[in-house]
Amino acid sequence: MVSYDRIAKLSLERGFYFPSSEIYSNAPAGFWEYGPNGNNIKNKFIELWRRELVRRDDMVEIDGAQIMAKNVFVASGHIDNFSDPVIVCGKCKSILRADKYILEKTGINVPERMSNNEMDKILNQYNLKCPKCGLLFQKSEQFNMMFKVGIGPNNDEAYLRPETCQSIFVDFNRIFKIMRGKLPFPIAQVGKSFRNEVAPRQSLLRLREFYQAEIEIFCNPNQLDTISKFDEIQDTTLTIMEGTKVKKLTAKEALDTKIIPNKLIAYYLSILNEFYEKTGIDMNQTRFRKLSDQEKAFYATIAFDFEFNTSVGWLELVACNYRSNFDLSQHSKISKEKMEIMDPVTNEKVLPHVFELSLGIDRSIYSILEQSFKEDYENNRVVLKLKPYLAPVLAAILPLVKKPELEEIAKNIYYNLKKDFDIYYDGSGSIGRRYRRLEEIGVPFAITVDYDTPNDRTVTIRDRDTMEQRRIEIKDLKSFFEKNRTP
RNA sequence: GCGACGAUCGUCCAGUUUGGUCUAGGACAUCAGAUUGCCAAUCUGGUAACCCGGGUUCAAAUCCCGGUCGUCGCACCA
Repeated sequence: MVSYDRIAKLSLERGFYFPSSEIYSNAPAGFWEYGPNGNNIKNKFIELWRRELVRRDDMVEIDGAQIMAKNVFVASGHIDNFSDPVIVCGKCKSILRADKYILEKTGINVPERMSNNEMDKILNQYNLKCPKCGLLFQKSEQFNMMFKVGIGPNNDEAYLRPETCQSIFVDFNRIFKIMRGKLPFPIAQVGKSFRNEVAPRQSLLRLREFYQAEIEIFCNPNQLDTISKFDEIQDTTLTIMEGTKVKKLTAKEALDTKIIPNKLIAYYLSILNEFYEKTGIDMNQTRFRKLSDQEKAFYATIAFDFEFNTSVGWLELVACNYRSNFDLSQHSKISKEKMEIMDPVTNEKVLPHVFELSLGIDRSIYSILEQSFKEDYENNRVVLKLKPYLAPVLAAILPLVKKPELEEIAKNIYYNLKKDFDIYYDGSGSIGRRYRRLEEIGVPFAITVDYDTPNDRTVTIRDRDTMEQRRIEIKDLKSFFEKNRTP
């Protein structure tokens, strides 16, 4: 049984993740901590992302503030569009979507920008009542999914960012200049975002505070088919879903059949695909789902969701949106800053368009855990088959039994290597028990010091997945670890 | 946010129906020691919990009220 519940339990027991503030009974839902093992996996996941996307594509990476000025979100549209008009019953506290309820009861189609005052007039005019307890509705309110924060003694209005990318858009001009940018120019960022979800659920899958790894590729809209890097990935196989049809095809075929509209998007979807392949998730259980016009965010002209088939259904891991020049033109308008740049390649002045890969780290971590989890009934064990470069611990150094002559050698090996690798020492319990413990958190290698070691300076290396052992000289351990932690 | 159901050591479970015998018991895990020449072995000892706040009562894990969280359904979901 590989299921959401099984992963949740393992995570609690082994410290991958657990509820935040859990010793207090009034802890709010939707906030989770990564424990020591989970944190290590997360860091290694991010490092793999850097390797396969940021460094591969010569991206630059920034780290922006989590609290941003109100006007950032006026420009981005979040103040207006990230909130819903609601009516709250004063008696039974029922919350209803104001616009939907008015439409249902009166047939009046409430436009998105209708003010609360106007909605209140309709409420009174038609004597709309709470469907549960019959109390008359008085006022509509806005429920905004952003967390508002008060800055300084005057409580000046600001917000926790609901997506990390806004800092990238706002900072674009300066970064492009100081990094002597050329289009296409990708800027990456890892960080936290905050959304005041109405009903957060399912631990890492729907959080109020969550990690994103976002990449915003600034590009010249007239040069979307001139990327030479496309050649690197033209044979990469992608699974693309359009409507209800699912097709497997190469990047080149996707481009030729116009499922993917241009080389730039094809290139970035492909390197994203290759990145996820390295995380170890089963690519046969993934797809790029092309969103219909109804499903797309208002700023997106083309959108693909990269999804993974988990035990709780298809899960969106990455939103890939072509945002046109929406963000830069909005920030330019509200801030009065000029955002056009000279494209040094074509020598034309452009307001860059943006294609983004907005990756959910927490959901990816969950997907990797679920994929890695294997119950080996034959050997009566639970194994997390994580790739060595994603494992929280690369190897454990173990004395076969608790004997000073073996312990001393094992501790020496440990002290000599612990600064270079995530390894740990464990001398308690029977050797079999220690192997089982290691398997459950995904440690790929166990190094055992046995009675041959004092004589020939060799140790055994046990492979987590096959349980097979071979001997290696102590002096070769360092290069063995180096080789095996590299993707 | 609504509705239903639930919450006891790290985990799983017993105890709640019918208040007292519960300074809360067991198993697994964990820690210390013994033992151990390679896959959750054995022995001894230890650590460790009644979700929170009120109430009823001589007495509350147990009954009542409120809250929080969790699961599921509805709604919501850039």
